[in-house]
Amino acid sequence: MPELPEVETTRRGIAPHITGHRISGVIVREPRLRWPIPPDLGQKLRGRRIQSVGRRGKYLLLEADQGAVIIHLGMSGSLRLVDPVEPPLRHDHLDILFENDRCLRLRDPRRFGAVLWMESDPRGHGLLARLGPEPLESDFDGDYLYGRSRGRRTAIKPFLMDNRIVVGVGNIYACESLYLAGIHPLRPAGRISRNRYRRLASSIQQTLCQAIAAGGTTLRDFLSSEGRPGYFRQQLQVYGRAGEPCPRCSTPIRQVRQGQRSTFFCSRCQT
DNA sequence: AATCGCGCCTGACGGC
DNA sequence: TGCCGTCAGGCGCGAT
Repeated sequence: MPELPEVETTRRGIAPHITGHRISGVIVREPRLRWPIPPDLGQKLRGRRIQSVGRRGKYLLLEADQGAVIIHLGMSGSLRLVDPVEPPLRHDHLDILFENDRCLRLRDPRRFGAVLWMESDPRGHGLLARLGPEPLESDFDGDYLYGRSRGRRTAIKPFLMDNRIVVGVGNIYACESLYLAGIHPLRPAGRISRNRYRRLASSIQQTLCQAIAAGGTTLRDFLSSEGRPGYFRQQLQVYGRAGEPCPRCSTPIRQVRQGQRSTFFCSRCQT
């Protein structure tokens, strides 16, 4: 499921192939994503040149001259570069065709993703405007988390997954970072010391960097733009490992429900 | 303001 | 074999 490392892997995979190239057409096979794909997307895009491929949190930004395509991969989305003659498969909802005879193809079985068009700076879009800092940028650190968490009674794990606090940390990387930092996922966010937040911020950065280096995590769906899976799954310490021994102390990994999601942790190492 | 729970959607999987 | 219930979950949104 695409979190920040998977989106970044995708960004790096597609950028060299489409940057500087002109869009020749758009094929929408299924517009019903989280929000409908804009019916006039083809008119808006035809003839425009992609100037850069950016990322804000889990949003990919295909920045053209005057405007940008905003893409979210949701739970099951992936983007691939294909030959336009390659026949589309089930769930291949959108093709963006380029004059260099490449085709950027969006596949999204669960259709939780989104494709939007923004006429001006995409970072001003309502969905992006109130996002928290990038975890790998310098304005994110333990002191920032400490400040934002004062007075908050919510548990640290949903706090970390709140994209107004920090972007890009989904269920997998929240579990892994908390394990690495030795913090119990159910602990109230407002009852964690500054020093522990410093360790947590480092753990988040370390986890995300290692996952990016491995090309992301593939559980079921995720494939890179070249069609390869991510290899970080083998490095997961707790996620998806309920009942297995903790890598550090051998206590069986526990699984609990937090909100609507599964949380994995070691009840001995995380306090 | 903070917090909680819902619903969107398909595929995999287990039980009968 | 086939059917049905459950789970996976990012995230905006409405209710409290």
